[in-house]
Amino acid sequence: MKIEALVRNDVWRNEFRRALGKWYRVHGRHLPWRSSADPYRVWISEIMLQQTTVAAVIPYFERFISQFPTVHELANASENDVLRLWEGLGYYSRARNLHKAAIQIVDLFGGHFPNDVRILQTLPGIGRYTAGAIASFAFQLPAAIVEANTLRLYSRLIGLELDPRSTGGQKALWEFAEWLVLGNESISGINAGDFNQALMDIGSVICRPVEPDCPACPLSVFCEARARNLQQSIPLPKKRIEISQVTEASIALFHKTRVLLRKRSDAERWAGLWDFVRFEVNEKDARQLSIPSRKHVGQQKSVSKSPRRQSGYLQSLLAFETAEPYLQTLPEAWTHHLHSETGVYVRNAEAVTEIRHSVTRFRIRLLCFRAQVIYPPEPALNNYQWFELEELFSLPLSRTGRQFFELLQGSRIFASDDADETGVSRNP
DNA sequence: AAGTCGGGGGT
DNA sequence: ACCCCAGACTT
Repeated sequence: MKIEALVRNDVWRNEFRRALGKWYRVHGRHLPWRSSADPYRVWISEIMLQQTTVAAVIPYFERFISQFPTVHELANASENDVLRLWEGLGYYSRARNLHKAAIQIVDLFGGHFPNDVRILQTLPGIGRYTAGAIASFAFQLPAAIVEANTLRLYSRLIGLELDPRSTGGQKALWEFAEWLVLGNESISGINAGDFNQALMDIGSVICRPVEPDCPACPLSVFCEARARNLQQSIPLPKKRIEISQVTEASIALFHKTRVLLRKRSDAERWAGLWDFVRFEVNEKDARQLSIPSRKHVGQQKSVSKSPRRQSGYLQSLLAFETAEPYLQTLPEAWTHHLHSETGVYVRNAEAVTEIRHSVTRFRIRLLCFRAQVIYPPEPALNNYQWFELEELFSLPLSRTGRQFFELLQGSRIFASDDADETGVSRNP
């Protein structure tokens, strides 16, 4: 049935609602943020869940709520502390917008959440989906939602052959979603919030991207894709993006016991997070250096998957502490960059490790070094700042920054090297 | 309409 | 390798 015909078919809609409500009462998922309709908790969970899997969010949600139980604690927190709790979850602008929105909710709305989708969308980080989610989950208003799960489910239900991410596809999906949720309560037996949750659960558990479990689906008789056996080809896949290889260097500069960090600006990746000196390098310079690779250290292949690749970590630490030839002369281009960027000259550069990681469309080889500052001792160029190493426990770092820091913690070679001009002293 | 922004997990 | 994930925001 075409969507134009569908949105006028009240009989279809009522039967659909009954089937969905019946299924949800038995099969609905139990998730931490579903135990309460507190708009604050709904909001936190929805922001965390943007482009992030349920399993990844759960521990972050628990920690965040216990640290900031209400919007007031969040509004009064520092951005650093908010980002520190967000560290590892990614898309850090979410955390910064969350903090800004908390301040607005306190200042503009007296700490009370607006219960209107239009007003909700004026808050930073809240778009059409999140506004609908808060309105329906927290206030039981008949607001529509379209996100990853429902996008797939609705696309199949209406047999959408347009790209569901295109303007036209989005229009059709939102129109269908609005029609579906409007005035449903007395028929499905569940409120608008549970109604939307039920749709997401079906999308997540049954109407999966590949191999949807149509035989188990309470909505299969309502499904246009199923009727035409198109459930594998609807929705149209996203067009894949091209990956670029990049090589970067990250250098922990020490003066006595302190290390030099910079808070990354709004205009770059990891905005608001702190990082060591870091810059892109060319492949030719990188090839001349000998760097302990965490992947190739040691003989055993056994890398325990959980909880945090212990063997690989310990092995690289061991190799680092016992390695001799890792004292390096940095390429001239690097020392030049270091000086113009921070104002310092360095000595005793040592390769610490190589980290490989992916960020958005980049595949990055990160070469991590440590060096000592010889002149001048305390620069203050370009937003750089000196910290005791221990202070990094409470500063928000990127994932790779945290990994690097943990290696520096474990090695502590510079600890007693303050006035030693002859070279690196290694503690036995 | 297209690009940008993370990081983890699953296959 | 590749795909996916309770999207929002900028250009």
